[in-house]
Amino acid sequence: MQDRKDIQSTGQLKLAASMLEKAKLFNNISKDDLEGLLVCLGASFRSYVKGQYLITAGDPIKAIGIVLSGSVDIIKEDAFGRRSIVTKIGPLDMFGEALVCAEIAESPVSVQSIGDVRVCYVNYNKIVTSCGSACGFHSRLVQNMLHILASKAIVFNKKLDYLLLKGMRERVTAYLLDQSSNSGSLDFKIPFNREELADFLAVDRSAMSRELGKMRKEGLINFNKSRFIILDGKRLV
Amino acid sequence: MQDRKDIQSTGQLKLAASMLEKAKLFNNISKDDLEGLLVCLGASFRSYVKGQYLITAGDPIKAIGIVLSGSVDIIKEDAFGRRSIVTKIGPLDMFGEALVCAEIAESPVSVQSIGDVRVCYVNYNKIVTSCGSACGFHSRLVQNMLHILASKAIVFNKKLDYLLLKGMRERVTAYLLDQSSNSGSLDFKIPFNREELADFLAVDRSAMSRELGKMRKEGLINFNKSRFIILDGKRLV
DNA sequence: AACATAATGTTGCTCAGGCAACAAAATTAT
DNA sequence: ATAATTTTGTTGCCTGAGCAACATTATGTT
Repeated sequence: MQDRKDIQSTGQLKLAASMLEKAKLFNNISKDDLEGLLVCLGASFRSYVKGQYLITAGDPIKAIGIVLSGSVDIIKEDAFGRRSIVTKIGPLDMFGEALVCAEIAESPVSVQSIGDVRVCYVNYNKIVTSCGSACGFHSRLVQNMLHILASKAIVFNKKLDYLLLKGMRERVTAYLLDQSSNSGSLDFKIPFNREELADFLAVDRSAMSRELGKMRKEGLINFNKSRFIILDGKRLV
Repeated sequence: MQDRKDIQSTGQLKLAASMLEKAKLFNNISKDDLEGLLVCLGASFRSYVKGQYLITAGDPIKAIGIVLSGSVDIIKEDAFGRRSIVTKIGPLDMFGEALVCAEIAESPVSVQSIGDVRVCYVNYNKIVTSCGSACGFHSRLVQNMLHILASKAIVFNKKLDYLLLKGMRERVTAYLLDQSSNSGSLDFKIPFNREELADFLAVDRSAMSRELGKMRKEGLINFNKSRFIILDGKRLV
């Protein structure tokens, strides 16, 4: 966060604008306008290598991050290192926006890069404060921001759904059915490996592995690596 | 939700305005201005008796609710009736705002009155859409809305904290320490009875009762009814 | 006061699943 | 190719906590 670099070349800016065009924050804002807007928002860019902490729990939060390439995990770690993945943030998703909007001084979560990651940081105050003549997009930005924040709350809600289920079988089933429904197919890939999935569902990896094995034996599902196939949706519910 | 009544008397409006003055949504808006603003937002009012469902999971969501008096629980119920309290909404708090902002058609949660409750409903579109001359508060409203939404996300995050803890003891301890810290005293009241607290922490009531008893025997805490005292904070952590 | 109803506490049984420790397979590095 | 490392699967043990059933204490109602 500290040694973030400011925009240097217009080339870099052009490139960023074309990538960010599809970001939800910039919904309904054209690529051409976006270049100027990025300058107005004080956009800066930074790269991280695999496994690096973008934010460590307790850090002050100054800016909103938008992932340009790669993915980061939002994670919680308790006093003695048990870690849980709150959610995974992929390209064009944002992180930190709830914290800055709610004026939370210290981050309650850590953010860690999964692979190599490139991030664009923008200044929250510049989003919500109109900057006068040149830049008439703030109303649009704020609308988008509202939508994004609300959607995040809904995602958290979804996560709560999983954690409120009492059993391993129920949690795994609920997750797989959701993934299937999201992908629109009974044959789908999940964005986690076993360890990560266990962290996400807040269960023990080996116990989960055991349960997945059982479910395969029962002919409910099939899987290999991160690809899953739901064989018997009826019995699964 | 259906037979909600519109504003009838200016007396009622005056009363509502004076109550709503302190609502976070109307932060930095004076009581005088608020009366007109409420009309502009299409405010309507409705009362509910104890235990009534304001919203049932699956209902369409049309408006944002602000609790005037009493409290409501936001609850999740799974297929076979296991219920969990997501959060409790007290006077001047809002509910439904994330759903309407994120344009979620069907509510994933139910809302139930705890005692008798009086609610003010306002129209989301009227909040974010500027209505021309008379009413210059939309920018202020939207700012407040951003802050509220973000804060809700943080609350959810806090709730996740509890559910991610693996043990009964840890969950109860974390909750009590938070409550103590919020109230700024080692001697505090919690907003739940035992059944509700168990629902909130997603644990079994009797098992929780057992654990609370143990903790009392160990001299860590004391309690009666909803009043708790932390006796030995050091050992508790 | 007497009764009904709700809230809280107690206890034994049972088992799901966390933990640990290891095996096998797959991926990456040398 | 070989070694090193990561990822995934397997298994036994043991305990924490869900469940059920009941006792006790508050609270509210007539």
